[in-house]
Amino acid sequence: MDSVERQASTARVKQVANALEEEIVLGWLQPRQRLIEEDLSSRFDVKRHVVREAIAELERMGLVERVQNKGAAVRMLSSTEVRQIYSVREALETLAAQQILLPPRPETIATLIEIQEQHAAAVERGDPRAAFRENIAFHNALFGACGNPHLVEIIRNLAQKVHGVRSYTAASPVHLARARDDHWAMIEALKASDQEKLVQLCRDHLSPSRDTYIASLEQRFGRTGQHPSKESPAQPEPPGENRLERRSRLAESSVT
Amino acid sequence: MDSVERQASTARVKQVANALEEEIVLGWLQPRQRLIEEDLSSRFDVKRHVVREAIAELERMGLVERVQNKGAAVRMLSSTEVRQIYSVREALETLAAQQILLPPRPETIATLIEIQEQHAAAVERGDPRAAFRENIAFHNALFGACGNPHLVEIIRNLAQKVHGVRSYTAASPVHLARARDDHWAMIEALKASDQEKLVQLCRDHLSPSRDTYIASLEQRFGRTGQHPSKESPAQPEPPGENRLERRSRLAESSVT
DNA sequence: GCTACCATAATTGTCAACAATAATGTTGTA
DNA sequence: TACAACATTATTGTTGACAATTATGGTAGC
Repeated sequence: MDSVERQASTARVKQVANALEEEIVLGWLQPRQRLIEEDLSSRFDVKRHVVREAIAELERMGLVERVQNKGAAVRMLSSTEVRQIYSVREALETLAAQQILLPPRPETIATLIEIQEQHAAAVERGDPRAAFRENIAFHNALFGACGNPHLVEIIRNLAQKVHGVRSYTAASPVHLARARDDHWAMIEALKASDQEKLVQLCRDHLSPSRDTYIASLEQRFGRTGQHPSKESPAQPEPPGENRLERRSRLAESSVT
Repeated sequence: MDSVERQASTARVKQVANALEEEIVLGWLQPRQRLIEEDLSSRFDVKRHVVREAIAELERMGLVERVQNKGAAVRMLSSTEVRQIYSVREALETLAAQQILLPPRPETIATLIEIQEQHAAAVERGDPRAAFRENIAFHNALFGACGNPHLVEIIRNLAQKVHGVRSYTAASPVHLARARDDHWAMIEALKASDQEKLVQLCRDHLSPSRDTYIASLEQRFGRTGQHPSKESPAQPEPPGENRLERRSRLAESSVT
């Protein structure tokens, strides 16, 4: 594709950032996994400084953590952090839902239905990647109806922060189906101008992914509120498979 | 100062970003004014790529705008944008104030009083720079008492977005005095465990700077909701002094 | 066999020179 | 004088090489 090469670097930075975000959400990049600049730059066929910027972007979004001279790794959220973030999300999304003026403009409904058909199709054919994208589009369009783009932006940013969490639900057919049903129900509430119902739906829509993550987290590391990625002295290390491991470059290039 | 030179660049990036933020807030850098990388790198005595990162940071914070190959300029907010942002701020700060568990821990009060004494001193001696810093510290400490650091972070980010707006009030003795009084009143409300009063104070605390800015903006550009920096075809350009002007390097180096 | 130390490799951070782009000035022509 | 094409300059964007830092593996001394 020639079109990729002739793009402004700022666009390529976003592309790389989005690609990495997707990989994190889909669980291809596990929490604690390192992001090595050189590897990524060859994988995406961009210069290293583009990767650097993309990683900086992800850091700002709260998806990765970096330390001086040690590089970046997919961020691991403690269960308390997840709880805190979700509680703010609940407040903000509830707020936005309350501010949506009912009845909505017909175009709003039309757009939502269109997006949701894409989403449902993605769920149907088991395409979590597309489902993820359409899911974002749906929420943008839905909350966009509240009329305050800055509120929508904040909601989006907060959702991004817990994208790492989604890897536990983003690929699960059960959760995807539930999300799909929720979305249709929201559209119905909009059609019926039932604000109370809409607000309630938005609120309840959040819980499943939060609970699944917290449950799996506490099952693995105990009910501690401690951030498991911090090297707290008296804390036993989590199972080895998940540790921040130095990648072996030799292991890959053993063919040559 | 040798200590400045021996710092990690990530720290220097933050220093430069903070310095620029202050200059924007204090109105030394006016909206639409360009930020030229080379100039800044010599002014702050850092390499250009440090300045670049700092500008990128400011862009993420929403304080400057950049366009491909044309550089960055202090961002100009339209009155509708200001209104929207403040409406979200009001919702969030109200929310945080509601979530503060009363009575507060004694250390919280002590910290707030300590900060506020610094703030009052700064206001007294007419030091808007220090007042700005202490003001931020006060709000961090106050909302920090709500127990949800992520909510606090969002509130801080939103406040940063309208920092450019503050240049209209940050240097005004009247506004600074009012802010000081508000802060003391909030501390009193905390001491008295009067949540309702506290919430109300937080709500009312926001209006003055918003109203001042909107008033001055509408006086200059009319009551349009249009973003004045966008080159909308049928829109007359604002007064020349404020235009995005190419800086004349010769004008400065005429001595050599 | 274990620990402390050193040598080496892997990775990130820094830099200055160069390329690309957009704004400005200048000249030639009608 | 007005305008268009061109040349010049100011500014940002890109690159590859090098420096600094951290992790790893191995070796000697105990």
